[in-house]
Amino acid sequence: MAIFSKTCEYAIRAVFYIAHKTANGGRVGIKDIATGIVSPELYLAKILQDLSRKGLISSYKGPNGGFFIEPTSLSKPLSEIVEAVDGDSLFYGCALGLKQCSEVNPCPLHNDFKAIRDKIHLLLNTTTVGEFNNELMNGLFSLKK
Amino acid sequence: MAIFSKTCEYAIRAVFYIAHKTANGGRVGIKDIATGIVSPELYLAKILQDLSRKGLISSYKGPNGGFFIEPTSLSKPLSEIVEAVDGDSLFYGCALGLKQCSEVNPCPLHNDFKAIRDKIHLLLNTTTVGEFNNELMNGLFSLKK
DNA sequence: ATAATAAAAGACAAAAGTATCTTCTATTAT
DNA sequence: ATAATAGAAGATACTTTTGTCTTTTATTAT
Repeated sequence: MAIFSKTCEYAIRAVFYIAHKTANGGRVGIKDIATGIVSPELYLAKILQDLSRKGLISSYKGPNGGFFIEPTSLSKPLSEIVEAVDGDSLFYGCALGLKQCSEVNPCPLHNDFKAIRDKIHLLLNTTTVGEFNNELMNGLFSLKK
Repeated sequence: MAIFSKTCEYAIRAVFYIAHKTANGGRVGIKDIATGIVSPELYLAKILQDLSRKGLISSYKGPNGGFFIEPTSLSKPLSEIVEAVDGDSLFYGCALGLKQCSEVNPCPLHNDFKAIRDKIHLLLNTTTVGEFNNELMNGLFSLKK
């Protein structure tokens, strides 16, 4: 099992792609994004529509339309993308899937995994959508399979 | 998304259950285990058969048969259970699902997630199958939903 | 207005994960 | 030997995730 669902992997990669492509204005079409991150175009379209509906990215219809990210949205934390797609069980759920697991009724792994979850949460809370734009433009980071 | 698959959650909980029930000898039947951890009996049976085939737990047929864990196996790390069921992508895979992601061709999250993965790996490597037996026998930890 | 471009939406399909059912085989107390 | 108990195994079914197809709607350059 991976940390994120495939849907979430596509979502994060697409958001990074859109961010660095439209940081200086303009829009980027779905075909461009799908090629840029190597993902199934029509499936990705659904994911981006969902993120757009939730206000995490923006879109513009018509000729020269496409997706983009508002400059102010570049500072949003990645945790919002993850939570929108995969929910918050990665941040708050019990590792052993126990609904009743808590401080007063812990599973054996409760304390150790709480520490891990907190680290993941902190990392995604402090990583922003636009923070890798320079490296992505310079080709220092990869978004392709 | 949870950290482990449902199959893996059942596996870990069952192994903990078997461990503390058979630490002083004896065997525990599938019905007992399924009730004890609240899981679908027939599905759990398949999971335990698989773990048994892989030598992570032991079983004994016939009347008074059932599953048990060799005393020497109580010190095995939990990572072996996880790896047997969910594979090793939690320990080594790229957070964004990129096959080519590596030190020389990193995804934007590569370094930060490597640290997280290492923490998870270390935790599961240093947590043993039998390490919660006392607390489980005293009811200090829960394995039920 | 029209044509071109692009997103939105709903239906559908394939694959993987989760769960169940039935039958068979092995073991052992009696 | 037989009955009881328990694991092994194969087939089947349900659910969720992942992916595709087709049609519709919105926008704007011309």
